[in-house]
Amino acid sequence: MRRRNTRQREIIRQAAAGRSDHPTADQIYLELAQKHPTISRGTVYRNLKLLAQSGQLQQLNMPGADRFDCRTDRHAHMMCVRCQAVRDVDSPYDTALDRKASQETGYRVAAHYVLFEGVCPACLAKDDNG
Amino acid sequence: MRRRNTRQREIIRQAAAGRSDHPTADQIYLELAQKHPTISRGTVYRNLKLLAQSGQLQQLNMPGADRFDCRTDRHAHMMCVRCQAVRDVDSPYDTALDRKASQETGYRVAAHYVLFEGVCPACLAKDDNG
DNA sequence: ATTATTGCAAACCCTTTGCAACCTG
DNA sequence: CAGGTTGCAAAGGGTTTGCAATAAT
Repeated sequence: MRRRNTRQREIIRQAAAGRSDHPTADQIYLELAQKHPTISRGTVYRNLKLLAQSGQLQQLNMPGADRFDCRTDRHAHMMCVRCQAVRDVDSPYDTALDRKASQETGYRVAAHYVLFEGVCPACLAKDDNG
Repeated sequence: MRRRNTRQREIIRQAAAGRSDHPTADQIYLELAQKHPTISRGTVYRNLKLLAQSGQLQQLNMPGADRFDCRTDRHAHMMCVRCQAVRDVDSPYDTALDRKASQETGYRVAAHYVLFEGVCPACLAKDDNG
């Protein structure tokens, strides 16, 4: 099936590429719905998934909802357990871990994902004020 | 709110404690439903969450559905992308990672989670036969 | 023309929740 | 016998999907 370059797909690609705050599919939909009132949720979900499958985005499984990351290199993430903000963490990807896990388990390991959980500076600040 | 020891809670606790295959809440429900036809999904979901909150189980966010782990120490996990089987991986928990991530981001880091993805031996074997 | 893609709404899966009846301490 | 807990069913949030209409090649 050769893919077509639809207006919607391009709009969605740009919206995702333009955000480094790891939005959910719904957040991207809501952003787009303002300028493009006829775009549908289904189209946004479908295209984000396609873009992730074709390697133009990274889809991250996270508590609550999947996030989309304009960075496609392997890196860790940090989620705030209070406000759900997600940011990148630049701890280097350790391929040795994959090899060790493969030896230990017999699985053919494709990759591993590291998710930190904590409280972001903004939410920490609210503690002081509240 | 002081907790009560109900028959259902004890049954659910035992079922979860007796499985090291990281079942979902629904899988535990289905197992229990055979011997205890009147137990309800809501009760199973409620109690698994309570048991996790009280530290008797670990609740793991994974693609598809949350898993429950009778081991409560920090350790990594491996999921088969074909059959969704989950097993433990004994790569040691690296607290230095948390410290580094905290320094880099300013978050107060609580923990991190490592999930490996790959193909399990059983599914690899199917490749040979198919 | 051909057929991938859209918009819409319904359906799906996992999980939570409101409530009356029911237990536990 | 107070109030935490259950079973039930409905609702919730995130996501997928069937289908007729539409638009890209």
